[in-house]
Amino acid sequence: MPRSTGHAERRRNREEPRESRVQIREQRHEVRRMGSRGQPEESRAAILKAAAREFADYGIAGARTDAIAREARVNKALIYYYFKDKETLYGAVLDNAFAGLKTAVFHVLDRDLAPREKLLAYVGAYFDLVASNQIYPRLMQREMMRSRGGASPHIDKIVKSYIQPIFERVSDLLRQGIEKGAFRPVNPVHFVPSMVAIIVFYFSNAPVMQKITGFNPLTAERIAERRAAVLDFVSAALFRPKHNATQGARP
Amino acid sequence: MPRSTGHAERRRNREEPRESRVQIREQRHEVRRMGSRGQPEESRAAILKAAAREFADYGIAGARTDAIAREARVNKALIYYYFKDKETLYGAVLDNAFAGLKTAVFHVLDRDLAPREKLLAYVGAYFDLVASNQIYPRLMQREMMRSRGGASPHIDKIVKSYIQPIFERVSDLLRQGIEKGAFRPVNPVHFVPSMVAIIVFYFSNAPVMQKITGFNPLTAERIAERRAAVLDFVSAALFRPKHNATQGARP
DNA sequence: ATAATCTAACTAACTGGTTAATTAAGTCGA
DNA sequence: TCGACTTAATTAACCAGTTAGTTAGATTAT
Repeated sequence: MPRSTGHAERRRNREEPRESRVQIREQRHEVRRMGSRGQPEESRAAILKAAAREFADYGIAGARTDAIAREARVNKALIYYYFKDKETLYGAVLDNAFAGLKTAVFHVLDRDLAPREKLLAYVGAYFDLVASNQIYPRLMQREMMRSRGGASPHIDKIVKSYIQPIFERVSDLLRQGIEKGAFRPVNPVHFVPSMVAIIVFYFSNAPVMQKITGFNPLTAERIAERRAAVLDFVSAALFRPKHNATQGARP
Repeated sequence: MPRSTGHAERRRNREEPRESRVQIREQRHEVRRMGSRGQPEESRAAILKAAAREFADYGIAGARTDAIAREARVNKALIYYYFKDKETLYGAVLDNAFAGLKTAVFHVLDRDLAPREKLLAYVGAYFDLVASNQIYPRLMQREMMRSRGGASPHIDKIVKSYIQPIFERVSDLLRQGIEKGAFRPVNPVHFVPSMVAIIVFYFSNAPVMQKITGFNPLTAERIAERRAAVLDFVSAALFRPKHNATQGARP
């Protein structure tokens, strides 16, 4: 195929009058083009969703903008129409994910509950969010690692806007529980990340777990089992025996 | 120094003007040339070490072979002299890291100890290896994530040679402890990865912890503190109260 | 109402910088 | 001489980002 001259050659054709027939008639009911006037919000959201998957799977360096465009069923240039560049798109994806986490977690932290119940609700909510949105843990883990060596322009904002506030609220909760004698005297600086680790690790390593154990760790049953195991682990590690020992939450 | 993931950002490489006039005259009789007869093992090891750092910091897609060569003080062609390609080099790095883990961990698992003591020794050894070789957790985490979508040609071998055997030995240990009444009745499939998660997460997320807490989490004191916290967490979550409650290891 | 015009949304095709990988020609020490 | 390298140039592919141009609905002028 001979290359078309493309855009390098400037055409001075000023908008040919175009012989307007009665094309308005009978134009309806086309095949759902995503194209022109295809709802901007839909396209933007499709790009974000596809980008989240791609970044989670391959990291920012490994992600391919072509692949994102293909999966979003959108022209690659549209990505750059909505987002300045790959890095900005990545930032938007991260923001989305962490904002969702903060919302979900704060919702339970704002409830009026006793320390034990609130802590279990927190862990449960965190777990459920991650379980129902399994790209999140990989995305988050990747970003955490990327911040090493100051390679991430997003981490400061993410820590300040999302992670830090969550950390502080959960630390307060731990301190309250300790003060009331419901919790063992743990150091929040170590205990909070340990909880996160247990919640997140299972999902970001699911493929390896699959290979080790031989069964799919992401079926509904296995996830429910994991949820119980996480709550049990945390309960056992944190809760004081107290009078009525309801250790370990229900299965 | 943040590195551009793409090509749009220009690299400001300093490339000496180089004045190639009198080049043969006044040949270098100076700075540590790794050059000729520089011991092959040394060069190979230097490449592996530099590569481990680079892969841990940037992932396989983000790693640059030029950077690896520069850090190893070796010409880039030498990398391809020893290793077939980038992927093979990455595989060798992973193999190295996981082999070290297996050796360290098996050393304590082979000792003749009671379940509690052996479990604490296992966790301690794992922690110590990771603490003294902090690129490991990032390298490992990265590889785990990469296996998603079958993107890794190494994961099968790694699981079979290293992870699986470790997992089985630790699972056995847990079952023994449970049977003897020393441990609570936990499911190894969930408990083993939870322990790994707690050990590993702190290091792969150290930069974020730094930003949250404000202090450096990688000083000797902080690491010792973390070690105690991990042992305490695991002890509390696993050990049965028993007669003499030596809960939670020494601070 | 109809045509002219505007504009956001979108696309096909291209550019150009980057980078993994190769090669050829040499150096250097044992 | 041989094996263990070095240097420098080069190739081929890749891929982020750009550009000119198109489309369809909305707005405005007539």
